[in-house]
Amino acid sequence: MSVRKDSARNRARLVEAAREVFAERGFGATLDDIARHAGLGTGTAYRHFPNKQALAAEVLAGATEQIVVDARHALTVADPWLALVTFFEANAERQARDRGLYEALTGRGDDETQARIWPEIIVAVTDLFDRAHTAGVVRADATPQDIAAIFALLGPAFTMSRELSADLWRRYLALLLDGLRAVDRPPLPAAAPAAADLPTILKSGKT
Amino acid sequence: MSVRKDSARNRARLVEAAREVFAERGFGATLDDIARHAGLGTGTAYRHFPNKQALAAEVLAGATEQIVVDARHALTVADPWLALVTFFEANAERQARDRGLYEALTGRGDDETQARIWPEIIVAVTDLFDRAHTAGVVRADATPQDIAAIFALLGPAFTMSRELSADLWRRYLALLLDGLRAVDRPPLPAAAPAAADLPTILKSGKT
DNA sequence: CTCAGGCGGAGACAAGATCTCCGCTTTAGA
DNA sequence: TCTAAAGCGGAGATCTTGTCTCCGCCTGAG
Repeated sequence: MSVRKDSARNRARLVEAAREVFAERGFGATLDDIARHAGLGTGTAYRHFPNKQALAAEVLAGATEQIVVDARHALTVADPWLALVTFFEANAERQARDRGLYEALTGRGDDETQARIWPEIIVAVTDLFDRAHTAGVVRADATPQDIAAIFALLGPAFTMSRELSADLWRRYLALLLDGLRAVDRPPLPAAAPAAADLPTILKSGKT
Repeated sequence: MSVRKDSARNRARLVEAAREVFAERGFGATLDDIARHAGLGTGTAYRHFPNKQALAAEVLAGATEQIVVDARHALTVADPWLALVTFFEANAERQARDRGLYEALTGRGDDETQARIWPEIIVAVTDLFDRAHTAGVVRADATPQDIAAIFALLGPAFTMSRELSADLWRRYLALLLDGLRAVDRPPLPAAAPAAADLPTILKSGKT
C-alpha cells in the first residue's frame, strides 16, 4: 500500500496553512492554530510533524534560500550603491511581508536556521559593502556589522507597516540608508503616518 | 498605633527593588522576582501593592516626569538642530538604561501611563521639530511623527547596548539623525560591534 | 506584656500551550 | 464489495509559568 491520497493532501495543506499563519502572526502561533486554519484536527498536525519546529523548518527552508538568491542577484548590479540598496530592499520586503521570516532571521526561530542562513548572507553582504566602501559611496566609519544592526532596527518598522501602510518600512529604510550614505539624498518614499497613527507607531517596539 | 517601622521600610525596599528589576529585565519580571530581590516574601509584596501594575505605576511616575523635564530643557537650547539632538540623546539615554521605561513608552506598560505621558512629549517635540524644520536643518519631508517612529526603531539598539556596549545605541541614533538632517555629517560615535557580536546583534529584534 | 498587624512562602488557581489517546472514518488492495 | 491498515478529529491530560491567597508564626507599638 502506497501513501494515502488524503494523507498527502493534508500534509500539503498543513504546510500551506503554516506558511500563511507564520507569515501573518509569527512563530507565536500554535500548531493547533495552524491545524484549524488548514481545516484539520490537531492530531493530524502532530502525525505529520513531531512539533512546531519541524513544520517551521520546512516552511522556512524555501524562504531563507530565497534571501541568498537575492544577495547573489544584488552582486550583479553594477553601481555599488544601487547594489547595496537593491539587496536591502529585496530582503526587507520579504521580511515586511513575512513576520515569521523576520523572527527567524533575528532571534526567535530555532538557532539552527539562523546559524545556517546568516553566514551565507554575510558573505554576500560583506562583498556588497566592500565594493560600496571602496567606491566611497558609503560613509567611511560604517562596517558590515552595521548592516545586520540596520536589519534589527527595521523590526519595529515592519510591525508598523503591517498595521498602518504596507510600504511604510521603506520610509525608515531610506532614512537609515541616507544616514549610511556618503553623499546625496533623495526624498523619502511613502507618505508619513498621520498624527492619529501615533498609538500604533508606539506599539511597534516589541511583539 | 501609627505605621509600623518595619512596614514602611519594606515598602521602600520593594519600590527600590522594583526600580532595579524593571530597569534591568523589563515588565516581564514577576512580582515574586521583585520580592525576592528585595529580600522579602511574596505575601509582603502583595500586601503593599495589589498587583504588579500598581507597583510599576509608582516606579514609572518619577521616570516619566523626568522625560517631560528633558523635553522642556531641550527647548531652551538656542541652536535648533542641537536642541533636537539634545532631546533625543537625553530621552534615549534614559531608555537605554531602563528597559521598563522603554516598554512603558512603547507598547508594553499599561496603556494608561502611555496615554498620560505622550501628549506632553508630543507638544514639546513638535515645538522642537518645527523650529528645526523652519531653520531648514531637518530634511523637508520629515514630520514630527517620524520622531516617534525613530524611538520605536531604537528599541533593538537599546537591547544591543545592554548586551554589547553601553553606548552602542548612540551609533544608531546618530545614523538615524544623520538621515534626518538636511546637511553635514559628523563621524559615528561608539566603536562598531565586532564580527563575533553578530549573533547578539541579531537577537535584538524583539524581547 | 500583649495582641493587632505584618511577615513568609507553600501552594491554590488560572491561562495557555504542547502533545496524546482512542473511537470513528476513509482508503487501498484483494 | 469487503476488510483491515492507516489516517482523522478533537477532547482533554499534562506541563509551564505567572498571579495571588491563606494561615501559622513573629514583631513592634503602646
